[in-house]
Amino acid sequence: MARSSTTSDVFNAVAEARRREILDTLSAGEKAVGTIVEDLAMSQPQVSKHLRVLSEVGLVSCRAEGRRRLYRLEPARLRPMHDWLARYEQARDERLDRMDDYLKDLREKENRSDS
Amino acid sequence: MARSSTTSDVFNAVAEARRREILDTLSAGEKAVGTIVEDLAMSQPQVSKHLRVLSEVGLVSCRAEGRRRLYRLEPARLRPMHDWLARYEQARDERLDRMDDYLKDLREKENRSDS
DNA sequence: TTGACATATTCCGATACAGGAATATATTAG
DNA sequence: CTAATATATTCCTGTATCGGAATATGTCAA
Repeated sequence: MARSSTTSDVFNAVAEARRREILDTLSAGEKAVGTIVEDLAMSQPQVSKHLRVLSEVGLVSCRAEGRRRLYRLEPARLRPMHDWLARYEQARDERLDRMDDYLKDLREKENRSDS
Repeated sequence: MARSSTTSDVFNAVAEARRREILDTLSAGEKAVGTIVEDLAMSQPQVSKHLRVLSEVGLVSCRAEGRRRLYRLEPARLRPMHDWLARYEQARDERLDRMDDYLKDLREKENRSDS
């Protein structure tokens, strides 16, 4: 086996820097494939392939306009990542809280020894 | 080439579900390798290998205690992911704002036609 | 020192990915 | 209908994994 399939979950889809670049450029708004190719200086097939992966996990949606295909960001699909990360944000905050308590204790001890 | 090295950035390190499980179990506090092996029912070499990857991107730190090695979560290293995600949180909020504006407009038009 | 325990590393096979090149499939224009 | 444009797909190669098994390293205990 290798890494779990890139098409199966958002974490893997976003792990690739090129795909993050595509999402970044789409955050400015809907764009055609050719526009992304120009903006990011990637080959057209690569862009199409990455868009396919992003599409399969729902991070982008697509709409046809003539012979163009306009891709749009679906930020709501980042929610699993956000939720997962949120737990660690809290862990970080708790550590900061503990640090606060520690500093407070230090100050109180100082005050007691001062008086 | 394949995907950019898993050892080089946090996004790739976290893309693997097994490694997220390890981080999850470490969020309860410092744990020895053997404890992780029991808790997650993974093989000891796999745990050690995943810990190595996590260690190389700084997501965990290690401290020796006798013949044990205690690993600890370093949640601050998730910051790059958090920062990247934050931009999309804003995009989502902006979409909600636009929705708000749209609904406000609707109400105002209704009010004008009512009077 | 010898042996038991805890962890890390190496070797292996299978898989799956990225990226390039070539090609296929629309869709519009003339 | 034919050519041109826009995008998607397929074929290929090299490489980077993951996971298992075996082994190496390190540390304590008697």
